[in-house]
This record gives sequence, C-alpha cells and structure tokens, in this order.
Amino acid sequence: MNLQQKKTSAPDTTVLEKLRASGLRPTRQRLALAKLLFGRGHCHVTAEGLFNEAKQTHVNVSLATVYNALHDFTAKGLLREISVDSSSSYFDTNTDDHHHFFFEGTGELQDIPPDSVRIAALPEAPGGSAISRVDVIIRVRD
Amino acid sequence: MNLQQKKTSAPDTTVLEKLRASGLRPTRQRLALAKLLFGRGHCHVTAEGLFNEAKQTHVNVSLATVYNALHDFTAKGLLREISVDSSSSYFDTNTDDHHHFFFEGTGELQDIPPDSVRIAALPEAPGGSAISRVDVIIRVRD
DNA sequence: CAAGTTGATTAGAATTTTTCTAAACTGCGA
DNA sequence: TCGCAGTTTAGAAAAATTCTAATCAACTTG
Ligand SMILES: [Mn+2]
Ligand SMILES: [Mn+2]
Ligand SMILES: [Zn+2]
Ligand SMILES: [Zn+2]
Repeated sequence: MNLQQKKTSAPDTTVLEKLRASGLRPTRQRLALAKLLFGRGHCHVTAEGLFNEAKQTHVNVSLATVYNALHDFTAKGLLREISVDSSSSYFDTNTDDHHHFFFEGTGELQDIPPDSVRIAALPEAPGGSAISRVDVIIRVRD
Repeated sequence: MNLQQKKTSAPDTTVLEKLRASGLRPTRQRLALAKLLFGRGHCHVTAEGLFNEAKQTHVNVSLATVYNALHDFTAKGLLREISVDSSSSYFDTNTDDHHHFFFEGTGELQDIPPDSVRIAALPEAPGGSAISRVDVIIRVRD
C-alpha cells in the first residue's frame, strides 16, 4: 500500500514540470493530486473535498497526505490558502491577487473579477510590520 | 457541579441588562462569561482563550459552554465571529462595522480605524443573492 | 551497478477544535 | 408547591488538522 512513484507512461508534462519548477519532488501522490488541482480551470477546494475526488479517481492517498500536499503547494506559491469559515480552510488554485464572494448557505467560494473591487485608502501597517496580503471577502446570503 | 444561577448579591447590572435585552437567560455561566467579555474595552477572543480566562477567574464552565455562549451571543448580535486563520475562530466584542489587521506571527487581531480603509467599488452580489457583510483583513508580518 | 547514507515523504496515530445530545435546570401555569 | 415544557449545560462524540515514526528514493561511494 506504500508503493512510490513509477515512471508513468504518459506523464502530464505540464503538471510534472510545475512540481519540478517549484522544487517539490514529483511523487506519485503529489502528481495525482496536482493533476486533480491544476488539470482544469481554477477552483477552490477543501482538504476533505480533494480527498473525496481522489477516492473517486482511484487515487489512493491518505487524508494526511492531502493536507501535506496542500500545505507544501501553498508554501511554494502554487496554491493560496483562504479562511472564510471556521468549518475548514479552502485552497485556491488561482494565486493571482483577487478577492472572493462567500455563499453562506452552500459554503462555496467564487472569484470576484479583479477590477470590480477597488480599495481607495489603506492604513499604514502598524509599528515596523509589513503588509503581506489584503483579503476582501464579500459574504452573501443565497 | 451543575448548580445553576443563584441571585448574585451585587450583580453587574450593565451586563445583566445586556443579556436580558437580547432575550438570553442571564444564567450564572453566561453572566460570568459576559462579564469577562464586556466588562472592559473591546477585545478579540478565541473560545480557548476565554476558557482559560474563566479558569483563572475561578469561573467553572466547560469549554462546550464557552462555545455555546459565544455562539448564542453572536446570534443575538452581541458578538461578531471572524475567520482569519484555520487554527480557530475569533469573536469580536466590537460589533460596529470595521476591519482588521491580522498579525501572522502572533495570531493577534487589531481593529483598523473605520475611516482608514475605503472601498471605492463593490461588485453586484451575484444572481439574486444579497451582500450580508464585507470583511477586509490586512495580514501583516511582525 | 550494488550498497550505504541521508534527507524527504507518507500515512496511522494523536491532538485540537468544534458540535451533538442526554441530563439537568428553570420559569410558568395549575 | 408541583409538574410540565422549553432552555441550558457539559460530557461524549465527531470533525479537522497536525505529529511523528516508518518508509522511500535520490545521491554518494566503491
Ligand atoms: Mn481547525
Ligand atoms: Mn471542526
Ligand atoms: Zn479564488
Ligand atoms: Zn474588531
């Protein structure tokens, strides 16, 4: 149950290179998860959600490995983590600077077109600290 | 260990009335927690943090009761819940419309003076949904 | 190219955070 | 005062996340 990668006959070159470029070993588990994450358009996933997708695709990884991969990808800038809700955190395959709608009923996230939010004034970062990110979350009731 | 309220000889009238006005029974446990929360200036607490304060003040409540009280207070508009961090959610005694600095190192929250953030443009709420709140969180590295 | 070394990775186990639900309590009407 | 009904509490359970020991694989050496 702990087989590691074997040379895939038709590797998804794009995803493979994405991992290599970031300095993460393209293991069988990471490749499979990266394919699920980056193989189609941008999406917002939870650990549990990605884990379930993996199961459906017969990709055998533990939930802990899903967390590890999500955190590793985030640390390398391939994903962005978003906290909107105490229930669980979301990971966003869109790492461009952008903001979100959060649908309180369904728990879903949706990107907001970058230009439709404009912040006119921002305060100074307090005492010797530096701004690392500004998150705008528009909560909507559906 | 399950004694309920008994008439306190010198009740904190302000806190007592705050609970009565919101329609929550002013039980011994809620009064004690409300006193910790509202008895001083505005603050941002986690369930665990408030639970520890309670222990230090020899207020005997279970952690589950702290969660119940925080959620009840939030439902009645006495508190506001904030998600910034997957580790745990925060509850804010300041229910006015305002935004936050989040110190990534220490995990602390700090209010931003209301006028120093101005949002110039906001998008329409998508398809038949209505905006319930806009949260701006400025993450800073300390 | 085999074996040994070392650092990276995986995933079961443990921990932390939050919620559920049965029991305890309280307010009210008889 | 007593019993009933809705409310509240908190131990137990569940859900979310992290820890760590075992495993794996890249690299070095012979
Ligand atoms: Mn959590
Ligand atoms: Mn949880
Ligand atoms: Zn997004
Ligand atoms: Zn605040």
